[in-house]
Amino acid sequence: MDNSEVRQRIVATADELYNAKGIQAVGMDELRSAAGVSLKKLYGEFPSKSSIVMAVLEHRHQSWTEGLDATVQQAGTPRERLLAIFDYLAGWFCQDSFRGCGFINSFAELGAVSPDVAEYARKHKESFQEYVGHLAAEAGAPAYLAPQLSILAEGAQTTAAIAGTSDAAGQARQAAEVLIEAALGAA
Amino acid sequence: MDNSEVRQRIVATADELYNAKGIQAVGMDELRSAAGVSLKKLYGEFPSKSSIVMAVLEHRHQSWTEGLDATVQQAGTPRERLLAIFDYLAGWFCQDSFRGCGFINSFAELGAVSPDVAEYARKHKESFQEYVGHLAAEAGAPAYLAPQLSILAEGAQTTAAIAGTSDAAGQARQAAEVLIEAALGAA
DNA sequence: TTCCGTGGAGAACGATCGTTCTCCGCCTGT
DNA sequence: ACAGGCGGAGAACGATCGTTCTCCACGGAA
Repeated sequence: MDNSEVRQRIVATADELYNAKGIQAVGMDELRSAAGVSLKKLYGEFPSKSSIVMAVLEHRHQSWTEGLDATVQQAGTPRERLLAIFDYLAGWFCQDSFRGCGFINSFAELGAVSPDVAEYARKHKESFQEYVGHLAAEAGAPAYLAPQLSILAEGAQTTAAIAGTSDAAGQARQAAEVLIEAALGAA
Repeated sequence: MDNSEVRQRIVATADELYNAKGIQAVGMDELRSAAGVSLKKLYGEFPSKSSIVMAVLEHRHQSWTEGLDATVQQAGTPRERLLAIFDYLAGWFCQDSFRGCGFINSFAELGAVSPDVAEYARKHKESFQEYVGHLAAEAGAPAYLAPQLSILAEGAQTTAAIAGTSDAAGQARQAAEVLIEAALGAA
């Protein structure tokens, strides 16, 4: 088994466990068992739990970004690409493993204690807002549309997580349609 | 010092500390010191930490509901009352102590482990959606407006918390204006 | 075969947490 | 003045966590 393969397995397992139970509720021993590696190997790959947490955040960022972009690129027009964001959310919310945005959750859990986690969450959200900004610019919308749609997407994530339903995706999508229409009309 | 006064002080102190540092990061000893009560008195009033957490959630729900309604009632028209929700958020986000919605945070921290916390968070959000629903109904808006505005408010909270700025309140308010206008026009 | 190094399983360690217990000073009633 | 009990401070306890250490089995080189 390759070293990087071990790293990858640890991070993927940690991602699942942290998402399902929360970061603080998952001990190193549970992670060790679930990933099927020895404790020595675990600490050979990562110097501490917090470094695993950061690696998980990077992994989440990559998965999220790639998954979102894949859905968005399937849409034909710029306007449909903006709406595709909410289709991606809808698919995500329906998964059994969905328990809210991992960045919001890790920020809530550790943001006040770990500046690294807080900053990474901030950067992730910033990058999402920039991504929406590009899509909005391609649609010819004014600059204020992107934050509006970003806020809708954030709200849909927390609403769906806490309510335990995926309704919020469709509601947010309909709101987005209205906002896009208004912004394009004003431009 | 009255018994209920002790309870109130414990809950108020716990609310501050849990909000500032996260629930799991605040031990009973720290709470004891900050509240200025003896450990014996603490366990005389509450049987366990989790019961304190639930009391804090109830306290938060009351504060939030009363504060929101006070701001909303100052507005003259039904349409302005809907927008006043976001003025309330704006004032909240500007406070130094603001670190995101306490229910979202506690759900993220303990929702997967504590069904009580998860359910209380769900009920709180549900009650907020109902509240928005009443305001929207008074404005003569169709039923779909309330979830849209609720999602905007949720998104503004997490965006403001993670970004560390209060911009999201104004952006959400402007989006709300558009959504309200569209919904009232359609009705 | 023998020796050595690598890696796995899990015990051990120190810290911390929630919770309980002990001890002691103080206040009150007579 | 004195006995008795109440309450506060904090030690103690058991559990758990992150991290390190110990011990041993195994496999390749001479």
